[in-house]
Amino acid sequence: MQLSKAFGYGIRALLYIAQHHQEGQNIGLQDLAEQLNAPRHFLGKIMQELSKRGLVHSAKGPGGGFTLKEETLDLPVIKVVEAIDGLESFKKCAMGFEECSEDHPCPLHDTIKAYKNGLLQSLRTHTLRDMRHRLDKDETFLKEI
Amino acid sequence: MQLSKAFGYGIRALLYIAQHHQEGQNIGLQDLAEQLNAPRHFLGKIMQELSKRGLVHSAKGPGGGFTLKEETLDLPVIKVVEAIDGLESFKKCAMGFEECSEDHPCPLHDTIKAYKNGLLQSLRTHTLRDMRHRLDKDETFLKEI
DNA sequence: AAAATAAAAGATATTAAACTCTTTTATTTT
DNA sequence: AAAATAAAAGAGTTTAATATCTTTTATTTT
Repeated sequence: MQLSKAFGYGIRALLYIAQHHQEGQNIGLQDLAEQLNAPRHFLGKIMQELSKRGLVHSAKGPGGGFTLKEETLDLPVIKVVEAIDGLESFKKCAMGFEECSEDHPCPLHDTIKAYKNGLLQSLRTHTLRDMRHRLDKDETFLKEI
Repeated sequence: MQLSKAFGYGIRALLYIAQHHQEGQNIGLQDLAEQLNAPRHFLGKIMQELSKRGLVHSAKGPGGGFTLKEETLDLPVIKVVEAIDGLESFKKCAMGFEECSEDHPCPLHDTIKAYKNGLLQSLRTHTLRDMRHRLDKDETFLKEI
């Protein structure tokens, strides 16, 4: 019933970059990890994956680090879930029935489906920009964890 | 985004017992595990926990096995979740913020909360009896996995 | 009482997620 | 070109969930 910790680190990292990026500057992994209170190398893998998938740009060497790709702020949050956790867990039957489906639903199917669909819908419609906007109203997040 | 496998085995076991119990007879672990296609010893631990918590009665020796306690059929499903998985995961922030709360919600808080509460509500109101009733309409479940 | 049965209990193995450490590679600065 | 910086990459550790195997204990049947 839980998105992974990796997802939490990843989305917080994206939002941190969105908030703190200055023209021509990269946000270093070290900096990111400290600010988010996330394990540096674990976060490194997550950022690597986000880089492979084109959500961020990464630069090596001095002054290196991460910046958001242009289009990333307008991606729906579900794309971040997909990149980090995948969408498998949205498909599995909560009771463990292999044959559970729309046509042949388990006793919890509709209940769980309502939850999952609602959540999915919300993750599909909210963009990172929306989320940054909410955070901008509350500076205490992403800073003093 | 997922209840554990253990929960799946546990609730299916309870429902199997509810459906197949004959007066004065126990359902053996061996039988249960085969019918549910669940790993025997793993299921054993789960049944042990359900026994400790008073949801089932267990008997050792020849003819031993499990039966439902009287009141179990009228328990809400959430009690099974609680017994097997605990309720911790319902409380954690999806974004990993430690300080996320009603007063200080993360950007996903309200979204997630709405659907979580819906799910909880449903798990609180549906009893095992309800679920057995649904299964009774569809004999293909709990049998030919 | 002895043998058989079946769950309880305990120890161990496997897998995946979460996390750490070290080495390599690319880049920049001197 | 050499030194310094910082991410990429790879290997290893830890923890929790899942799964298996073995031994013990309680009960029943003979």
